[in-house]
Amino acid sequence: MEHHVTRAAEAAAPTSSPMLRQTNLSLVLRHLRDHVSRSRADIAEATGLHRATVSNLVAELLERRLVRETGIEHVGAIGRPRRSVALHGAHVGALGLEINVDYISVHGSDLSGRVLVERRVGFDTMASGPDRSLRRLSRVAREAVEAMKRAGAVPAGLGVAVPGLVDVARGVVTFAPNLDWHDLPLAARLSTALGLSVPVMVDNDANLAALAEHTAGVAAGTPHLVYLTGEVGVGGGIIIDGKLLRGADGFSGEVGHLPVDPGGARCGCGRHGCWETKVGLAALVRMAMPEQPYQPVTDPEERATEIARGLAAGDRRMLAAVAEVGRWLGLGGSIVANLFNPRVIVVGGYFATLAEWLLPHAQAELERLVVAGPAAQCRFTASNFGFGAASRGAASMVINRLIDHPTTIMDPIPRLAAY
Amino acid sequence: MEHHVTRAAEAAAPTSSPMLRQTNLSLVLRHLRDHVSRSRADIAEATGLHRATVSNLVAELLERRLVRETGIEHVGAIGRPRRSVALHGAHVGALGLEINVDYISVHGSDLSGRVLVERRVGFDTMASGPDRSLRRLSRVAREAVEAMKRAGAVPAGLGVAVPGLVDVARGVVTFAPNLDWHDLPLAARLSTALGLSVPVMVDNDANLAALAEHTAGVAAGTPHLVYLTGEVGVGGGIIIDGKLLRGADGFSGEVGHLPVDPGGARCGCGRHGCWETKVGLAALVRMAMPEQPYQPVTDPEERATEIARGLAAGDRRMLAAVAEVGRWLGLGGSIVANLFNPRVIVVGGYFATLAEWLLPHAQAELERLVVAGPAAQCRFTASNFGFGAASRGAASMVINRLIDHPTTIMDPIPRLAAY
DNA sequence: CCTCATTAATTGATCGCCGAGACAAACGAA
DNA sequence: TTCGTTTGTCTCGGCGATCAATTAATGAGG
Repeated sequence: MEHHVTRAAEAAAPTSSPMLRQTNLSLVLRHLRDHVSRSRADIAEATGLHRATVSNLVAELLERRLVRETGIEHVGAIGRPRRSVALHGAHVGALGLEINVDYISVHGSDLSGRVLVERRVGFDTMASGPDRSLRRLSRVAREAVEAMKRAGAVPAGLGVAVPGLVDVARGVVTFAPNLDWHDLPLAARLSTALGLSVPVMVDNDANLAALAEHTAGVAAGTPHLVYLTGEVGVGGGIIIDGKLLRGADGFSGEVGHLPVDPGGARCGCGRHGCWETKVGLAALVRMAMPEQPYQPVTDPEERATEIARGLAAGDRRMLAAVAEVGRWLGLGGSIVANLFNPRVIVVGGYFATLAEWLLPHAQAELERLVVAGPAAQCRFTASNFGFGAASRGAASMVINRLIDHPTTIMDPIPRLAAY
Repeated sequence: MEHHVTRAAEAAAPTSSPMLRQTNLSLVLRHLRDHVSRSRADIAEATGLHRATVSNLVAELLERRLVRETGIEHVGAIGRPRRSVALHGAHVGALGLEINVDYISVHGSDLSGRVLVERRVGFDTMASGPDRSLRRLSRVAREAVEAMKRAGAVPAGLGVAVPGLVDVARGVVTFAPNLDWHDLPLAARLSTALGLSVPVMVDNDANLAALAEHTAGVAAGTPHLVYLTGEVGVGGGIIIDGKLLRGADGFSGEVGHLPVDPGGARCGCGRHGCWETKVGLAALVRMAMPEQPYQPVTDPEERATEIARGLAAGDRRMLAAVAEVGRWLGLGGSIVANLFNPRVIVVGGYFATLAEWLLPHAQAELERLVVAGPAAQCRFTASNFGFGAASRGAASMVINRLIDHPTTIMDPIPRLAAY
């Protein structure tokens, strides 16, 4: 069994004619992803390629069944009516998994974004240990693959989101404290367990959630954004110029333990005044409902909705607690905004659940602390993917790979004779 | 007079054959910049291009006089000896300027990095106002251009470093508090004043200092680095994947006013506990020599060397002050390291002057606070460009543009018949 | 001293891709 | 029905990279 562990992206600067071809195929695919359905002439104008070239490229994409003609547009305009094309690829799928502290989440879609599988199962990862967790994850993945095949789509890749430090190039989870995983070669083991001959890619959950928001979420198309996970811990995913920021060792976006209050309370990590101790779910629960201390096993989503009910009912102590957390959220957000200058900061997890009450305070504090002032337009926005953003982003990662390397992945060309 | 104000980088996705050609020319040039002198065969192997292709590309670069043959290497090895080529371009120059609070700095070099002009003149920018400052800047630039021409190099572009927020795409200084400049169209006005038909590029001083370190400094070749200016204020320049991070509005890297101590002293910006109030030169002077309060007009370099003398002599109060500043430097550095995960943090300005005493404390604090621990290898390093890093980076920016667009800039091909 | 093996660089042939312009197709307007 | 307009296809030429063969320049060995 050959392992298809994806190596580093290695920018693939087009040096030869075939590479140029691939770049242009990608260019057309990307345009179709971002604009749903356009005619060849539209694509030509938008990309700067010649009409003949676009026709040629689209023809190849049609043959590869990555694109389909959606019909003839009778808009009543003068001239020959345009024949629109759109992403097709109903036969190719992308599977995204997320394994987290207390659940495993799956998201499967085809190339055009149609959702084929969506599922979330409870699972106590830490208590199960790496081996049992891997078996469970494999089973969930296998079931999802079967379901996708039944829907007519064969997965072209598998993405996995993990809450921890990931060596993306080798597909190894270096350290995931909340899962108690150390140096686990997740990509290789999952690839073996599934027996699939498709690439397996692993990345940090916040990174992938950011990717999901960038691809299809509230910040779709925004080239500069930061995503913040809001659970017991707080993680960050950063997108710069439309690409994920990974840093020298793949450890970028570690916002949870930013020292925001050196004289503050002791954090679980041993340091003092970490941002998590101010804006983590445990901190909010401690302030908002001190009589009910936070239990690690509790589902964060459940706890968040409980607090939301209290807030809606006008509980003064809860409102004060949320205002306090909101201010700290804004302070941390200002750090991020001053360093990265993103257009939006998308907040997920419990931040999204309580956005209505949290974000006004956070936004005000952010604007007070951003150096560039109103010139740097940065706003907090709540994700509406809820707790499923990471698995969605894992699927997006697969689709991106497909779009960036349409030939390498879809070779050999499906023979039309078979139909 | 046509204004050559450089627009946004616009990634130049190579879509056509000429673009492919340009990409490969750049590829060869970049390799020669990074490896001084290699044979065609070496270049072919390193770039993955075919030997014949490299020969062809090198031939064109020779004709354009961007490259020269350095001679035949008789290394005693078997086989035909290699004929090395290296960057030449002695006839093309790059001019970098920096205008700061109390000086104007110039750095002129040719394509191969040979320094042709290096100069620093005192100038009180704030007191002079924008118009007189521009006239002074133009005169310095004009003199430098003349000096370069005498040395046989015609500037192919002009880069300007400014301590403030810069709209890079339009070449406008949005806001430079320390110069009291607002919305000044620096590129256009300088272009007019000089009457040169070459591009004028403007960027933030910390950005360009970072670029200088990345191109030729202590962090040469490191694709992920952060530069910190150490003066009265503290600025940051960030390089990700070998490229400058500019953010959505060009306001990234604003580290000076990171809120590191919400309960701390009031900063000049009106907020409390900004990083500058902990590690700015004024803060150090206040702690190290309280009987001699910091004067804004004093040359920072002079003050720094004064303190260095005291430290070398073992002044206990100064040592304690530097230790305190070093710890805060490490704390702020950990924020940067946790978010960007750079390989090195290069410190300039007075941080570099006092590196010997500052950095050990900073490094220890950094390592204590970085989440990824030893897995994320990030170390503080002192710049050895001193206070001239930004102008050097401005020149690098011009050279980078030349290397990235060898045809567009050097057209038409210099006729050999003219010699 | 001459030949051979070895590595470097060039030359000519070939293939692949994009771009230009002619051409066919499919409409609305008059 | 004819004309103008827009869309898409087709063919050809140009350009650029690869490939194979050739020339160039050396050291090793008999």
